[in-house]
Amino acid sequence: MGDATIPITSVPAPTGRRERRDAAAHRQRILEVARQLFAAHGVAAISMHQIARAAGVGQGTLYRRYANKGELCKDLARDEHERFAAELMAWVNATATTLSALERLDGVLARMLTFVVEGMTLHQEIAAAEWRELVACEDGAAVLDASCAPPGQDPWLQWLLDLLARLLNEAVAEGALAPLDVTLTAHLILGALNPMFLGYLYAQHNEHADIHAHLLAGLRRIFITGITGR
Amino acid sequence: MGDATIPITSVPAPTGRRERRDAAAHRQRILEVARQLFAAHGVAAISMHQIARAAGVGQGTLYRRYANKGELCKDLARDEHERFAAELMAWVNATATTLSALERLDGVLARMLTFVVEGMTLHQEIAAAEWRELVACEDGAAVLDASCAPPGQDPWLQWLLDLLARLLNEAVAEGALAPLDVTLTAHLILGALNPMFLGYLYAQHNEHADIHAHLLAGLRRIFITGITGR
DNA sequence: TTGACAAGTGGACATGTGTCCGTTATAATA
DNA sequence: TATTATAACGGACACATGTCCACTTGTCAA
Repeated sequence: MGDATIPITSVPAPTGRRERRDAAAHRQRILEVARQLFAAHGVAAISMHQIARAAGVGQGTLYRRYANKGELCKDLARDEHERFAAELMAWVNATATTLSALERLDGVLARMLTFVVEGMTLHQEIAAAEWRELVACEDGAAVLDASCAPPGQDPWLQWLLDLLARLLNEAVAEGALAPLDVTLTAHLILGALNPMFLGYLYAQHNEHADIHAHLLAGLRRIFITGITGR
Repeated sequence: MGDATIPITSVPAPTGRRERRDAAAHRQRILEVARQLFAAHGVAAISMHQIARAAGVGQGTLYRRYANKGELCKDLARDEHERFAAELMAWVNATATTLSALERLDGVLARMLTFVVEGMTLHQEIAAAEWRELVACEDGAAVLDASCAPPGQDPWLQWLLDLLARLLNEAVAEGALAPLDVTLTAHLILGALNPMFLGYLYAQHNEHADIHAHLLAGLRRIFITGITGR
C-alpha cells in the first residue's frame, strides 16, 4: 500500500547519448569533497568556488550539475532521506492496525522533528536555496502577481506533505480530528518543522538539551491534542 | 495599561556629538529613492549599489546606516509598523471587556495576517536578512553549538510575541485554552505568519483571491478552535 | 577665530553567486 | 579507423554583498 520511493530528479540524465567517462568520477569526487569540507568547516562557511577547486573541476562544471549549494546538499542528503522515508513508511504501515491515525501522526511528527534537527545545517541550506528560487521568480513583477512559473515542488517535500495529509485524512475519518483543510494543515505542520524556523527557535534558547523536548511537547499540544486541550 | 510603543533602535544615534547637517538629508534621500525603486521594480530586483548610486551617495555611506537591505526595509516599514501596532493595541484594549481573550486573539491573528500579506515583499526581505544574520553567526562552529552571540531579537518581533503571549496567558487563565507553553506557542503562531512561509504558501496557489480566506480559516482551526474541533 | 577631532563620506577591494562560451574528450557512426 | 556530433569542461566575466580606509566636513572648546 504505502510507497516509500521518492521520485528521483537530478541523477544520471537519461538522454540518448551516454555520459562521458570522467563525468561519473567527477560527480563522485564533488560529493566526497563537499562532504568533507562541510564536515570540517560547516555548510555555510564553504563556497561553491571552494568546492569546485577542491574537487579539481571548473566552476562551470560544478554549476552544470548543481544549480546552487542547496541542490548539492539535496544530493548529499538523498541517501539519508530515502532511508528515513523507508523507515518512516515502514513504521506507519506496521502500526496501521495497532495505533490510531492520530497516534501515528504523533509518531511521525516526533520522528520528522528529530530527523530535521539532526541534519539541521544541510536542511537549512536546502530550504534557503528553495526560498531564493521562489523570490527570484517574483522578479520585478507585482507582489502577488501569479505570472511566475509554478514552483516545481521538491519531491521530498511533496512526499512528506502527502504522508501528513494521508494521516490527517484518516484521523478525520476516524473522528479524532474535526473536519479541516487537510492540505493546508499539512503545510502548517511542515512549516513548523521548517529548518529555517527551527534554527531560529533553537538560536533563542542556549540550552539545546531540553528545547527539543519542549518543542516536541508544544507541537503535540497544537497539532495532536489541540490548543484547547481535552 | 497596554503600551503600543516599540523601542526604536537605528534612528538618530544619541551620542554626545550632533549629527552632521547633510547626514539627515542623506538618510531622507536614501529612504525616498529606495521607496521609489522598490515600488517601480520590486524589492528583490533592486541592489544596494543601485540605491546608493541613485541616492548619490557612496556604498560605504549606505552601509554605514543599514547593515543590509533588510535593515533598510525595516526603516522604510517603521511608520506603518508603528501605526499598525498602535491600532492593534487600541483594538485589543478597547475590546478587553467585551470580548474574551480567545476572541481577541482571533482578531489579532486576522489583522496580523492581513498586515503581513499587504507588505509581503518588504517583510520577506526583512525576514530573509534576519535569517542570514542568524546562520552567519553559526559560522564554522558545530551545528548546534551555543557559541554564537545571542541573536539580538528585533524589537518589532518581540513586541508581536509579547502581545500574543499576553493574550494566550489570558485565555489560559480564563480556561479557554489548556495550560501550555505560552512562549513557544506564540513563536509557533508567529512562525505560521512568517512572510517567507506565507510567500511559499501563496506561491502554491494561483488564485490569491481565496487563499487568504482559506489560510485564515486554517489558522483559526489550529490556533483558536483547536485541531480536534469542538 | 581657530584648530583638533569625531562623524561622515565614497569608492576601491575582497569574496561569493551564477552565467557564458570557446575548447576538449568521447561515443556513435560510417 | 576516421569522422562527427555533442556532453562535458573550465575559467573569465558580470553582478551582488559587505568591508576597509584615506579623506572630508561640521562641531565644539579654547
